[in-house]
Amino acid sequence: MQQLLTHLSAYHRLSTEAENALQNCFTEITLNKNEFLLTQGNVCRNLYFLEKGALRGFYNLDGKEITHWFGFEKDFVTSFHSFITGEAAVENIQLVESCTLWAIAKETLTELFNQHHDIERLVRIAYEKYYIRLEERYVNAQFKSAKERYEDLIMQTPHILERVPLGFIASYLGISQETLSRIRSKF
Amino acid sequence: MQQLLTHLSAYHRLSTEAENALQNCFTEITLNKNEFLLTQGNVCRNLYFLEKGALRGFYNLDGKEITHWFGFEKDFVTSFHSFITGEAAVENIQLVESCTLWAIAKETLTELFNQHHDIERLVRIAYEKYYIRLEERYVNAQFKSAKERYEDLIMQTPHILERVPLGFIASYLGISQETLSRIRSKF
DNA sequence: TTTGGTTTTTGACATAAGTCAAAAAATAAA
DNA sequence: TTTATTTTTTGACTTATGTCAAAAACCAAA
Repeated sequence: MQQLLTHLSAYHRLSTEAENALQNCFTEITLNKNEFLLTQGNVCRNLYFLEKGALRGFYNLDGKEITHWFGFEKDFVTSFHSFITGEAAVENIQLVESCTLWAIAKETLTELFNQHHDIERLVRIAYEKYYIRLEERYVNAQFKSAKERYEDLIMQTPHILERVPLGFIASYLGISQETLSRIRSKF
Repeated sequence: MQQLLTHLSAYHRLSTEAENALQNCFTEITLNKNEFLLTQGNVCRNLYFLEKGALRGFYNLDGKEITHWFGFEKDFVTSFHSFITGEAAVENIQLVESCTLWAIAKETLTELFNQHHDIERLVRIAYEKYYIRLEERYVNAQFKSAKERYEDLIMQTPHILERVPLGFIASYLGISQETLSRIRSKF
């Protein structure tokens, strides 16, 4: 819990009242490797803070699993589209390692927004951060070669290689596992 | 101005006081085709609402212009990375058609957030919408073929073809102009 | 250890998309 | 109109990446 509060304060410093209110609204969850936090077709009603562990978001296309994001320590995770719109998720969230998470329901968060302007501010600022992070990922995906995307990845998150199977990483980079293997052999 | 207020109310219904405060904070700007709203190396200190016209964001890479987004009527436009972080922009924003815009400075917006919780809520909700829109673009960029990306584009924004040169569209789709031409000939 | 299963790499070939150059078509200017 | 300029298309060839199949390496028990 303390890690969560510390991390939140990096986005925006909360009042003591807001911080206390927040504490009571998060529920601790622990799940084991390979378990699912969300499966496609269900509405994702929670936002999660990932305290420890690793997980991935993936969807099924032509019988293949497309991993399109990873979550690690200190990340907020959810199926954003489903969480925001209330529609059924097209993606699955599966644990790559056993995880400790803190969950908050969407209605609870909405209630907190109504009571504490500064919590809504914190989330607004968090969205800004996540937006520009995604924007960068988008530009990389669209305009860089497979090799460059791999190099960027290991620069930014070198630990990923020890924690995630290469097949997931290849999918995340938008390339086949064989191509990733060939890139690595020349690296 | 009325169009702006109407559009904003689609995100979140504001109180009369908040709406009045907002009105005084936007400045109208008109610019002609090919003029620049922002050039690389400068900090983008404004958020713009595009009332009429079309524009593009592009950056230079290996002597080529990479168009990575377009703005049309009712879009909020800025160099998000620069606007949010306060760092110099790596991108340029250039008009593809003559435009009518409404501008608000970042400090003014921050001041509005402090005075009106519901304006910050509106922006938080706008970020959510823009986030999931970008997420979809990301998945398309990474995991769909050039042909599929083109088909998706003309489904979603068919008017784009009459308003934007094909060279810009090819760049936006992450393909060469020749490849786009060939896709179109078989369409 | 040995066994069985999963993950990763390698090889041969297929396909999508890029590049460069030139032609054709569309637009703007005189 | 005619001419000049820009935009779009076409052709020939190259390169990056994908696919399928098999081999090799790695891991997790028994």
